[in-house]
Amino acid sequence: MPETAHIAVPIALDKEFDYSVPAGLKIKKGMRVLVDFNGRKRVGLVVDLSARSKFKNLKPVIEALDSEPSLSKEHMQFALSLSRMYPYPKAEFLFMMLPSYLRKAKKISLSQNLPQAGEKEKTAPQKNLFIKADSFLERYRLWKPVVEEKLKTGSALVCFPQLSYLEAARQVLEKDFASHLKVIHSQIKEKDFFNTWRQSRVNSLILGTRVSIFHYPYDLGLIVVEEENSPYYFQEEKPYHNLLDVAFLLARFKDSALILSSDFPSLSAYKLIRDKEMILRDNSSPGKNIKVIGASEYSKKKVVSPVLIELLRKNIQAKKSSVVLWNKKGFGRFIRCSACGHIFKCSHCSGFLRLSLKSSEGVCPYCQKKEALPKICPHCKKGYLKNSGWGIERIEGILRKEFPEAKINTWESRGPESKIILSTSKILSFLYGKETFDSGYVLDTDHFLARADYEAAFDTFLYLKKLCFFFKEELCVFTGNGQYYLFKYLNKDWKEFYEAEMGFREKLNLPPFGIIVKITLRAKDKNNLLKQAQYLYNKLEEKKYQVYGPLEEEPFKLRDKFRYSLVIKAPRSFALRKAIKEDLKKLRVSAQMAVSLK
DNA sequence: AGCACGCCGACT
DNA sequence: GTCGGCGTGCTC
Repeated sequence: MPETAHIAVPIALDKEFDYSVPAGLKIKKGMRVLVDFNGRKRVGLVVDLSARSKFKNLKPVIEALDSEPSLSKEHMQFALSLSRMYPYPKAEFLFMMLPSYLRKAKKISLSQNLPQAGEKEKTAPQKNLFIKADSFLERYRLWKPVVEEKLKTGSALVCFPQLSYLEAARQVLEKDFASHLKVIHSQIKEKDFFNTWRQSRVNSLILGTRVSIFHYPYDLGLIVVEEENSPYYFQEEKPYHNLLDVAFLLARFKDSALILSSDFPSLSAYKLIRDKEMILRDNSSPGKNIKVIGASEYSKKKVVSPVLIELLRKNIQAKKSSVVLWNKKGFGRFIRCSACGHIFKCSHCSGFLRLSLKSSEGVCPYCQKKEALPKICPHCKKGYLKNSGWGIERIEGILRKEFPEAKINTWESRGPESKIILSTSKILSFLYGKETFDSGYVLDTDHFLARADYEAAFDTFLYLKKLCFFFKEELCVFTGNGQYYLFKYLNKDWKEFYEAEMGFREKLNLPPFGIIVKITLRAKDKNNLLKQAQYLYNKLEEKKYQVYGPLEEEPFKLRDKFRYSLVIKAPRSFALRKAIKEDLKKLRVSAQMAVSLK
């Protein structure tokens, strides 16, 4: 007769706590219980039961919150594996698998019982598949038969990177799978989420965002990750994780088929394809050529260049539609004194204030705080304040003046009659294939490339290639760096760029070859923070890690706290990952373990 | 992660 | 004097 329950509580502690089980209280593994933890009532999860405990004076379990287990033994093993992969405790992952409704001390009665987790039949491990095709509709056509097949005996889960994308896809899938379809994402209200969760434990087709992977059905037979290359699959909050890591792990746990699907693979996925660990089914088209307009043809200083004006004029005359792409919202980007050139900064962050056209106040892009602005510059006491910098609305204004007769719209206000449409990269969150335009003009390619990290070139490649699908005639990109290696590969077979990128990543031991661990330190006192960052740098170097930094984070100051980061570069090894985790724990820092697959 | 305890500096 | 900052340690 078990008298001790080993209980996980949702705190950042890699530990379970023992509680005594009062006589008569029915408790099973996987049940939620109410316990007194450190003087407060908390929901805990029974991870194990035994006759005795190493500890004396155990507190008793207050009550059982479930009549049957909420989580299975498999969930426990899954959470354990996740906690080994990431520097976060098992308990945190376990609680992620519970709908938030069950993370609270809600008693669940017998009538609300879940369908029990039957042992899933063991099947042969399946080869993972990568489906490469231009549009969602085309890819869906390719993976739909697999979903149909799997629903005969079990469930399928399809993940989407963003809600807008999920909603668009749902409209398509509803026609084919109405009776099986369930939608899971974090915007759903707690009670509705719980109800959907209960109803989707078996024989369901779940469409979900990143969180849905933690709410997989018991009889899962297929995982599809749509738009596999999306950065949204990496959660930049605790517990940091990458959906692709989790999907691979889950597929192995469940012997499920795994399909990654997108227009272009991420580099991690490409490595798996190259290493023959995944099969590539390439149904993509060679794609149209992207026209590169270099510095010799337009002045770098001019955002709206004469070349662009001429191209747009030609399109208007031919009654064709053009999309002008500029990835910065609003009208201006900063506020500057007309006389001395002083730029107004947020008093809590290192960001430039932006002029709010509605309230004529300065707004910080990082903390969103508003600040009243003086009429005259307080520095030189002469100049007036000027709304400067290029946001997409300023470009819109210039084009309106240039083409008063043409119908010019923002992406939101576009219609079939629009001749010039101004858009940020949000055009990409709409399903390609439903709407196309004649020509596109990317004015800020250099801003994408200027990002000071190793992924800038690859991300820019994906951005331009994705954009390309929206245009029937041409996509033109303006750049002052026409010699940059990215442009050499833009119109060649996609694999050539991938191979070039892989070569340089391998040489420098960057992902997907090595792993990168980023540690961000924050404090109000800049000098003290720098000292601490340098101290940590030395400590890590003593432990023979390859460390870089301290580097200033962007923004350097956020909500009154300065931020420095250290980066550890290490070979892709499970043991090393664990060692880093342990060392960081000893040094009392929590880190972000970034980018990995498998 | 919270939260309590305890040691130092600054200030109604 | 004491209020409150945050370093340290503990949770069955």
